[in-house]
Amino acid sequence: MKPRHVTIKDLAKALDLSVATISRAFNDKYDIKKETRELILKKADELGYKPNPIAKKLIQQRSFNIGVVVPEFITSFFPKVLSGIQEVLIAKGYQVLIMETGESCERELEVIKTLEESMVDGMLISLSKETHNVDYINKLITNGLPVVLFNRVSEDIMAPKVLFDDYKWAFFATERLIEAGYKNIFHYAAPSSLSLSKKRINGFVSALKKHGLLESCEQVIETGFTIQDGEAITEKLLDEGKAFDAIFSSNDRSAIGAIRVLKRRGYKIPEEIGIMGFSESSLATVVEPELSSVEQPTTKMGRVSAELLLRMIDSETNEQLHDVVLGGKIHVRESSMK
Amino acid sequence: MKPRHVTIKDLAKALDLSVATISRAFNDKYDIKKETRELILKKADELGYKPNPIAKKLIQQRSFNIGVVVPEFITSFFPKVLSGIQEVLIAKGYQVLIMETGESCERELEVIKTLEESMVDGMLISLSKETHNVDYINKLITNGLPVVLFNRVSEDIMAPKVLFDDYKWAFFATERLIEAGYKNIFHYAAPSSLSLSKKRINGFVSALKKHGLLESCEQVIETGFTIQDGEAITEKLLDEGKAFDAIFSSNDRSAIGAIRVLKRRGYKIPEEIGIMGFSESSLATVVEPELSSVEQPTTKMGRVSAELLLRMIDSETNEQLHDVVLGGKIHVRESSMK
DNA sequence: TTGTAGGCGTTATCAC
DNA sequence: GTGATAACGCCTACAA
Repeated sequence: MKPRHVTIKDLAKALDLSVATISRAFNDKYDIKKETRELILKKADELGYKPNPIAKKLIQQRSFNIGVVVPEFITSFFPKVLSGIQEVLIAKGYQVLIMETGESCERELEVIKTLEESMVDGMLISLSKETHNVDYINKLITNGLPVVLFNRVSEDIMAPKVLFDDYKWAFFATERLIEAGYKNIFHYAAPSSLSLSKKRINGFVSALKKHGLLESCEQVIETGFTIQDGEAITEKLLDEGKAFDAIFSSNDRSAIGAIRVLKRRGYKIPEEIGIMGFSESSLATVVEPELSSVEQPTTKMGRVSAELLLRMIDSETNEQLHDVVLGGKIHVRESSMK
Repeated sequence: MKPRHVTIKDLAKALDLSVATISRAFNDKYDIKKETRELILKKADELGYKPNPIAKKLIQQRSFNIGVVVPEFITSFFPKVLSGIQEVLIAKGYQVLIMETGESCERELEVIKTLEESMVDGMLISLSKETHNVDYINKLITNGLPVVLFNRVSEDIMAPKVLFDDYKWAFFATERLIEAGYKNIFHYAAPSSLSLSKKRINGFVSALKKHGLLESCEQVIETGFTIQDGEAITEKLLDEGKAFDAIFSSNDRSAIGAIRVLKRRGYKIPEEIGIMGFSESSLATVVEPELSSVEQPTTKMGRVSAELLLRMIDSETNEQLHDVVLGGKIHVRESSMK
């Protein structure tokens, strides 16, 4: 049941004009008499003619497809970034092919190959947390495919990156806890395969050092992204009798896991233990006490990444574009107000 | 900086074969000697040749693009449905073009036109809450475009629909509250422009009637989707001195808004007032008390919708496909355990 | 200002 | 089994 589309020929026949003239009417860079143009446009509307984008792509040797690779869209982070990406790309006449890797590196390779076969004009990639081998992406880039990395990046990929200033905002967030009077702060770090993890750890450690509060390397603990991860690690720490009076988590969900366990065990938040999250999910204002968190500029990150990619696609030269580092905002809420 | 792609001609020249033979090697429905086939595939791999999907689409008169229209992807509901949609469509070699309407009917019309111009082979649509005029969609369907509606549907569109059994599960959810001992239950309904709103209202009302608990039509109150909407309406009810001992909300967020206001005003949940949400967002297990909610089969809804659409696309006949109604699951949590 | 014709990279229908 | 060749719908020199 395929709808039959009206073609340029149908229109030419209907108006007794050549296809060339019709084409010109739709691409106003050529000379064409105003009246014929209007006549054509009117008739086109009447017959429901629209230039076939596929034929156009074939002749222009461009797919006008942009591939976007994200780890997941279950948390609201990536969907928000996607909104920003779509906003600028669709406005410029591109189609956006969104692919989800489910945090798996095999799936990531698969979807990248699918996008490659779709002849995308460029890719926007946020790596999965498992990813360690980036050879294939580098090969594509070497072959001339414009690629921009965002959020989940790798230093091993030779592409411009759009990121949040994780170091700085982890530093700030930690300082907020220190200013509030917490002295023995632990950090729940993201999986170490992510470069943002290291940066947040560094920001955390620097802040502690600045205030002379770094006690041991045990204060940084790697954990996952889920509430369960946060619960598990918190229970482990408590069972081991670790002493801390604040947690700065790399992620709102694991922070919430911590809150749950602490409350269950009778600790008072924020009086005895302060909590600071990261990412500003919608959960932050729903938990009790409300969770302090670092807000990342999600939609903006999407917009900026898309704009950067468009610049790469349009530029004839091979000018190396610079990374873009975005700032955020800290929401101080009850969970860290000692 | 466009990468130049290897074409079928390059390969033909390199192997001193005709393009026809190359083409055959890649579409094994034709007769071709095994050895030449293997030779071609080997050389293709060597030169990095991949059939150009755009040319293929042009000649096959199919875009292999499917358009998906959703109101938003900020809450996790639609992203989860999208996962299901992508899963089946990508496996079948389709590209998925995802468009967001932001709950605006003008934007909805725009994105549908964009998809139409992209010559999608079919569309999966979930209407925005503002939508009232569906003429354009009906026109497309009349012209032969396969369309499947999901979740946010309209009876005025002549297309198969995939939905949740809102009536039944609203009925069940209300009965759970009644069974728990609540007697004066109010319903926060979704905007009346959505057909799911009416169905949930009917389910609610039927359950009350069955148990002889319907007092007045004031028990159904239309409200929005946000926490703020829930807060506002709850404050209004309390200020007006309305007496109720339970709220069944059409939406987790407005239920959470209700919880907040009630707690702020000193009501005990679930002892004095019981709350039941709808949609099973990730927020449900984070609020306190944890929110009872009706879980909808999100990913499955996506898969089923996509499969239905594929069947429409493949069917030569005009057989009218039937709507699919999916069941869910009620999570009874603290908020409704009197 | 408009028409003619070649070509974009495929597939498919003929011959051979 | 394989090779020409005409489509598919459009753009764009070049000619008129």
